[in-house]
This record gives sequence, structure tokens and C-alpha cells, in this order.
Amino acid sequence: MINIFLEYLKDKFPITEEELEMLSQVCTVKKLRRRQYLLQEGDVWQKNAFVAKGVLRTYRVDEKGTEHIIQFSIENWWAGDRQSYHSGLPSAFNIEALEDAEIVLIPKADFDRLQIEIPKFGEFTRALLERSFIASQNRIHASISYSAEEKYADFIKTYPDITNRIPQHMIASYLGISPETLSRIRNQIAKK
Amino acid sequence: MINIFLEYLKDKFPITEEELEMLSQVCTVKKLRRRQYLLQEGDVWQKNAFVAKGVLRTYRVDEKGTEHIIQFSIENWWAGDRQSYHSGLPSAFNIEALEDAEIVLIPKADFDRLQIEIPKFGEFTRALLERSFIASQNRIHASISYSAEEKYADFIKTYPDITNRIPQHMIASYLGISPETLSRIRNQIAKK
DNA sequence: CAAAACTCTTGATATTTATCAAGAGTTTAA
DNA sequence: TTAAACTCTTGATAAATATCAAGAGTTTTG
Repeated sequence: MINIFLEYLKDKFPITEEELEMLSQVCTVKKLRRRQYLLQEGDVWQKNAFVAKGVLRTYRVDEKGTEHIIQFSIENWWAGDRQSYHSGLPSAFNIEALEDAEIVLIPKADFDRLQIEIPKFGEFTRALLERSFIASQNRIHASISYSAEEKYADFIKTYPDITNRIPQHMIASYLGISPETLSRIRNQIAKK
Repeated sequence: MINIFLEYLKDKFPITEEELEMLSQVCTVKKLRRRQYLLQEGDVWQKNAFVAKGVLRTYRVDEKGTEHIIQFSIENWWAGDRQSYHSGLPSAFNIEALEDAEIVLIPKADFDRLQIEIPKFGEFTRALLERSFIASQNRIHASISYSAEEKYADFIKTYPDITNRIPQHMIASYLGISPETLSRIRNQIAKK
């Protein structure tokens, strides 16, 4: 599984064999069965997690007990809680495997150090962060601008690879609409 | 105005006089009258903008002509369009002054170079990006989880300094609710 | 300073979306 | 392999929110 991660890195930016070795030495692999948790609310998140296989969801539970999905993560994506990572405070999130998954983990201390020791790696993670931010800005735009139907259309267009791997009611949760409403929207679309 | 920016930097991370000089040499100041634009849809954004004075709003216009406010920026905040900045493509955003404003501008080429030449500056802008991302995650959470009333309560709690400086209907636009609904929400809150 | 533009409110009504409830089909797991 | 859990759909109804329209203050600007 670590090889998948190393291939990913090689594909993303120029990196020497020696640097790959430095990175692989700090990696560990965590296997998750469906419905197992990578992070649970209240725990502090102090690592970086690369999804080599499987699907994860990151969600919060509100006072009424309703779950709200903040993010899905599939192969070649990252997962985690940046807020807890940087603040050292307990996380408000849960990260759960929706399929059996294999995750490459790098402890915070090693990750932060290697970003300096391997400048290209530091640049890469920064570019990743830039893109994550842009994606979240786009999601905000969709969220304040679109109707429920438009939000769903935008989702399946933006994340076609995720759409078919997760239950429909979780897409509804991600979009902030009720599962019944999403079901009816799909019904309407099908009729056209 | 450049001094305000330099004071801001000194306050945020350790920086030498020489480094401050390097930065100040690439800064220019742009004065904006109320309702003037810093960026207009279709233009390419290739700079960094620090708000020394005033309030800006960043918004998009949808097909129906409705404006949706993506962000407000007040003193000591940054404004811009990261998507256009990194892609070199025309921006979909407009950035407009809501009060007379003074903006410190740094061209992309200089900014990117100085991040490397002044490592602490690079670290600082990265931390800034991390915090922006976390803030946008929180906004997404509010957007998919809260009722209109809760969104408004969250906004005035999170951004008390902005609340009183901008028209109410623009807060509604930022939250993705209609101005009439916000007016009624405030009316209800006042009755309690 | 007077007209125009902007801002907020309020009422009436329409539309969108949520909630509650039940049932059918699937998948999961003891 | 069968009961339990999960998933999706559909109907009835309720609640939240948007839209349209008008009017009263306020601010801006020529």
C-alpha cells in the first residue's frame, strides 16, 4: 500500500529515490473495515492520512443528533481534521470508512519536518492546500447560490467517481438537503 | 498606508528591517472610492491585495443576475481570487469597495519570489492559507447544518466587526438567504 | 437642497424543502 | 439462511423560505 502512495508522489512532482525513501520510512499503513473509524469526535488529530484504497466520510453530529457530511475521500485523496491538527484541540469530526479501506499515515512531526527537508514536497502540499481551498470556495458558492436540484447536478458533475460508491442519503447529507428531497429530485430528473 | 502593512507583518512573525525593506519595495497602494472595483469579472487576477483601510466584498453574479457574496474583507485581511491567480484564467468574481478603501498590492511574481527569499514570510502565508481553509470548512458546515436564523446568529458571532459596517441585505446574500427573510429573523430576535 | 438611489420593513402569497410515516427491496451479519 | 439493518421511494402534511409589491426612512449625489 505504501507503494501506491510513493507512485502518487512520483506522479505529482519530481522526487529522488532517496527522498522517497525518507518518506516511506515514516509511513505506516492502517487497514479499516467498513464502518470502522479513522478519527472519532473528541480525539486529537495529529497525523496526515492518504487514502490508498476505499472511501471515507468526514462528518459532524449536531445537537439534535443529525449527521452532516463535511467531506468524502476516495483513492489518492487526503483525509483529516486540519483544525485539530493545528490547534491540538479535540476534533469535532468523525472519519469513517464506507468501504474496507487502506490508509497511509504519516505522523505530524515527521510530515512537518519532511516538508522542510524535501522542499518540493513542501511546495506540493501547499499546492494541494491551495486547491482544497479553491474547491471549498466553489462548494460555498454552490451552497449559497443553487437550489437543491442544482446542488445535486453540480455534485454529480464535480464528483462522478464518488456518486456511485456511496449511499444516496449521504450525498443528501453532504449537500445539506433531506434524503427524501434528493429522492424526489432524482425521480424528476429521470422523467425528463 | 504601506506602513500599516509593514506593522501588520511585524506583528505576525519575526522579520528583519532588511526583509521589511524588500517587501515594501514591491508594494504599491491603490485607493478605491466607495463602489469602485478592485477586480471585475473577466479580468485575470495576478496580485495579492492587503486591505489597509475600508471594506470590500467579493461576489459572483449568476445567470439570473443575482449577486452572491463569497467574502467580505476588512482591515488586515486579504482579498483576491485564488483560482484566477493560480490558473491564469479570467475571474468569475467581482471585488468592490463598500467604503472608501486603501489596498496594498504586491504583484504575483514578487510575492511568489519573496516567499522563498524570506522563509518566515512563506511560512506565514501558508499559515494564513491554512486558517482560511479552516474558516471555509466552518462556513460549509454552517451552510449545510443551520437554519437561516442559526446562520445569522453564527455570522454576527463570528464576524461582529463586519456586521455593523455593511448593509443587511449583503449579509443575507453572504448567507444565501433572501433579504426579507433576514429582516424577519431580526425582527423576531428583537422581540425576545 | 431636492431628486434619485438605496435600505429596510411588512403583508400576502407561492414555492421549496422538511418531516413523519409506511412499505418494498436489498444487503448484512449472526 | 433468515432476521435485522439499511436504503430508497412515495404520499400526506407542515414548516421554512422566497417572491412580489408597496411604502417609509435614509443616504447619496448632482
